[in-house]
Amino acid sequence: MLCLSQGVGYAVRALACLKVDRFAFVADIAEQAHVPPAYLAKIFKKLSDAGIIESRRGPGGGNRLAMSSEEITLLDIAKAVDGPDWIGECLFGARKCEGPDLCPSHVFWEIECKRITRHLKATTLAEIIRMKTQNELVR
Amino acid sequence: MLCLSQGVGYAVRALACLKVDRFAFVADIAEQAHVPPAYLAKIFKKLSDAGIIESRRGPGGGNRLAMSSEEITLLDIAKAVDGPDWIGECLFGARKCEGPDLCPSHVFWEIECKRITRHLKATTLAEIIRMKTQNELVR
DNA sequence: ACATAAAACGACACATCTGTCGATTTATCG
DNA sequence: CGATAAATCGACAGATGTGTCGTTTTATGT
Repeated sequence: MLCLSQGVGYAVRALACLKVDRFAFVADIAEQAHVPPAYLAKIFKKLSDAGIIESRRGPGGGNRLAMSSEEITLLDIAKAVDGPDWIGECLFGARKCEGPDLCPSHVFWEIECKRITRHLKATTLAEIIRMKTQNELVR
Repeated sequence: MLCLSQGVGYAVRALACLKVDRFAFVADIAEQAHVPPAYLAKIFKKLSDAGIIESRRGPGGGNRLAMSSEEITLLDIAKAVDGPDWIGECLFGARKCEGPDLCPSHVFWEIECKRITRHLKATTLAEIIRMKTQNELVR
């Protein structure tokens, strides 16, 4: 299907519940973000490997943002969770699009990819958190 | 991954080898379009169900376009092969995007979906065939 | 009626994504 | 050192997309 993986959405929601200055448990974040706990643990491992969060084991451990939410973009999160091939080179699912020969939408998709990438790069976790708290205040 | 299924790409390539006035075998088209034959048979079934091609069994049978290539759009093909949910309602893989509450890219993705849909609707199979024959002439 | 030719069908295999579970490792604290 | 607490790891299970194979159905021509 034409979209990012479910895991990226989970990651964004979960990261929006994390802080820089406090370690939180996977289980607690999972509950707040409405994400399956055991699955979130796997996603947090990827985010940890990517340097987006810091995970610490043992008592007093947990997970926290490894940097300010202003510095974390949706693009960083998408890459960390879905890997380097998070966006298809070809709109039609081909691993390797052979230009105008095979793909009728090569130029179109190239421009689209840039647009989508630009959007994901321009949107930071901080903005997501602001939108979230704003929505909570309205209620 | 952020793209249509491989099957849609297969379908476009295969359809570009079909004619309105002549029945062709799955095996032959598969070879011309470089698509796994048994898999193409499944895709042709979907295209047949969608009324894009006409499949006839028995000797003298085969597959042909059910209408002019001018009338078949990439959108028709995508819908036929990937089903009604070919494009994700939410960029982040959620089945049901709950607006600004959860999804930070709701408005952005809504506009993108329209743009992509418009492109797929505007591009006909006839254009794909023209591009193909043009490329063959260059060689 | 019969042989033949084509798609249609069902079962299976493999990869990836999603999701769960129990055991293991690592760190802290008493 | 030992108990405890947290992430980490590995195995497994289900769904879907991709792909193969053998059999069945359907239509044609002799």
